[in-house]
Amino acid sequence: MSPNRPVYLKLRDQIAAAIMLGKYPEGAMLPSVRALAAEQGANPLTVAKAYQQFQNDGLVEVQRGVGMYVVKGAAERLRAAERETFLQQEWPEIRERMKQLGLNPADLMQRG
Amino acid sequence: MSPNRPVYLKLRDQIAAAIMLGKYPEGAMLPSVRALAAEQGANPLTVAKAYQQFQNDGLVEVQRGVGMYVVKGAAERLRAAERETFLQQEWPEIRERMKQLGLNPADLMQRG
DNA sequence: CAAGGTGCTTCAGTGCCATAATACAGCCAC
DNA sequence: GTGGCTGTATTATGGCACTGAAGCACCTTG
Repeated sequence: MSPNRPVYLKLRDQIAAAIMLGKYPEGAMLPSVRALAAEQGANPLTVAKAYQQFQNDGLVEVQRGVGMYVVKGAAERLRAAERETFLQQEWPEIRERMKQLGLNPADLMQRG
Repeated sequence: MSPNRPVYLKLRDQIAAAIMLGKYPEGAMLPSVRALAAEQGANPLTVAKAYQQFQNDGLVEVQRGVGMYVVKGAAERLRAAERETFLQQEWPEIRERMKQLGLNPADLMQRG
């Protein structure tokens, strides 16, 4: 289904999770493009593509020649946006799918 | 996320749903590759690729030169397989995602 | 055999993704 | 200024998945 998710999207999710978890607090500098690329065994361009998403959303501030910094309130805004996406798009599909399979959310709550 | 889902997978899901809903009962002949392609505005090859999945799982029987027929018990096996996939793979990921977002299944049950 | 329907195979084209090698532009510590 | 670190732009290349078009192989019907 989505095992062949593009690398730049995986990185994007990974970074987003790290920001929301406070691994990169407000004002903190994100790993440089080259550093993260080396660490993840990816291409610097691919990492830049992942970072690009956050710039567009104004979640990170770019100081050219210095680095990229987490903007104030980024974690909260990220979490809010992700929630919105989940509730508006993913959850309805999940409900529909469960309905089609004859599954009930109540049953699943009991388990894991 | 999944708006750019490949056509052959969409068709596969669509056909699977039709089988489970009894639109194509056991022993019934599925629409021919060309017919379904024309109806859906897709390429015959793309439709064949969708049908291929069902052959591999032994859910349809191919009579070369004649057509493809729904195997006995296909609907039940399909439903069971889909449930298994959902519970084993999708649901854990969903739970993890909700946990990360601070959402609770109980809250969502109240709504839609 | 001939005709028309089936599924299936093959070759080509397209677009996205990822990588690579450079080079450029800005900032800071020395 | 120099060196070294930042992000960014350019160009080229290879791989992969998806789609498209034509033709082949098979079966039924007449």
